[in-house]
Amino acid sequence: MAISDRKEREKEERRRLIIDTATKLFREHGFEKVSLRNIADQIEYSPTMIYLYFKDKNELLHALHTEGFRMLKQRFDAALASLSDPWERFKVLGETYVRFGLENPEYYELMFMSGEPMQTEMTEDAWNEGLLSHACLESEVKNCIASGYFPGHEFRILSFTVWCFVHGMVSLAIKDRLKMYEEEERESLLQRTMEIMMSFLEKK
Amino acid sequence: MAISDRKEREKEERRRLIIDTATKLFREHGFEKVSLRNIADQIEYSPTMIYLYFKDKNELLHALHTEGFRMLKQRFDAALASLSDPWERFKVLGETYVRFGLENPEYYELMFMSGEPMQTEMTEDAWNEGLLSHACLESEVKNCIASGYFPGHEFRILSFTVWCFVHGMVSLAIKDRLKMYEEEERESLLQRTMEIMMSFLEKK
DNA sequence: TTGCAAACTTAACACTGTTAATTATATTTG
DNA sequence: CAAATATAATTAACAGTGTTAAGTTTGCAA
Repeated sequence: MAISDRKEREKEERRRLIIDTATKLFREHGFEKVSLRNIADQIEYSPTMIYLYFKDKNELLHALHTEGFRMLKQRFDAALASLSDPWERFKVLGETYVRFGLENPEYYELMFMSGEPMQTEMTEDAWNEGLLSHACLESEVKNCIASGYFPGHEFRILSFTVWCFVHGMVSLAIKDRLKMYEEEERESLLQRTMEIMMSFLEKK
Repeated sequence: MAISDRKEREKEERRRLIIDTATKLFREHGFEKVSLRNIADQIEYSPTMIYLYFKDKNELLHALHTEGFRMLKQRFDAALASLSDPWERFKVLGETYVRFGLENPEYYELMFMSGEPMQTEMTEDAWNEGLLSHACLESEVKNCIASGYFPGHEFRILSFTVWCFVHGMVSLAIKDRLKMYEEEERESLLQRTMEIMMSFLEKK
């Protein structure tokens, strides 16, 4: 049945069109511009057409959410590809995470701060992309421990500790909570804070 | 002019009525239930009446925001009142912050994660309540340094470092990002992570 | 060619924040 | 006291949101 195959393919294509358009609006005009009607306008379909491809808006947002985690994982892989020293890899992983967050605030918000895409059915592989990035962190921490770093600490708790730290830094920054620091000072604040944190961790 | 005084007073009373009702809906049914029409229904006024007391919804949210910081500061003062040891005070401050966030997720979100109340005119004393809590943290860190803790570190950067950490922990928790950890395990994870962080800081 | 099923649209509902025009209520003035 | 005026609150409306149900068009199969 080549004919139903084609239909399947076309359906998948339109699904991608929706996601890509949403992504585009997302990147260009920020979170709030991603309304079903905006997307529909852009692709010249009726708003309700989207419901034939996504159960509701959350499910669409969840697709963007997944997209974001794919991007993050890609950055991780690219950054770590040429590095072998565990501590070096650990440090670069953290820096990559922070840079991704600061450079893609909309994605970061959707991935780690928004409540909406989380209340979709989180069964099956829906949450897998996220787990992959998390596993990435735990793996690097494990490597560090295997090389003598963080003596006497569990990799799971330690991973979570550094996640809390970098997430806190990124989310405060992108949500404009650094107004008590001078504007020009902020970048160096983030930089130096990162170094401080690393120095605390490095002490054995 | 006692008559215009009374008017002033009544106006202030109605302003408070709006804030209190918003707070109530906020606490009872969460963030999303705070719509101008919901508030208006509750106090049996028309929705547009609110605009006579607040420029727009952001300004109202900002009032709740301020309310939240007042609550937090109060908790800080209550928790620290009987403590004198700098390190003890520092630890309790952190624990109080985390507990406040976990117990008042709606307030915490508004105060530290939401973008809306921040885009009001942040001149004058509008942002003061927030600064007060921040100053509280910096003051305790300063005290620790004065007592020999954190040798060789600036209080500003160190304060920010621990803020990042606790904020990251709270915000990940209340935004349901701990699904990769077993449900029963989560509370002890937060507890132990807090301890780990403190132990890292304590090492001189 | 008719029947059917999939794809899509139109219309509507119940919300949201917000503005302009209008009415009712007080207070001040002639 | 009566008329003019300022204040307070309301109604109606606009433009936007997500979502559902009903209707329409389209293309494939019997």
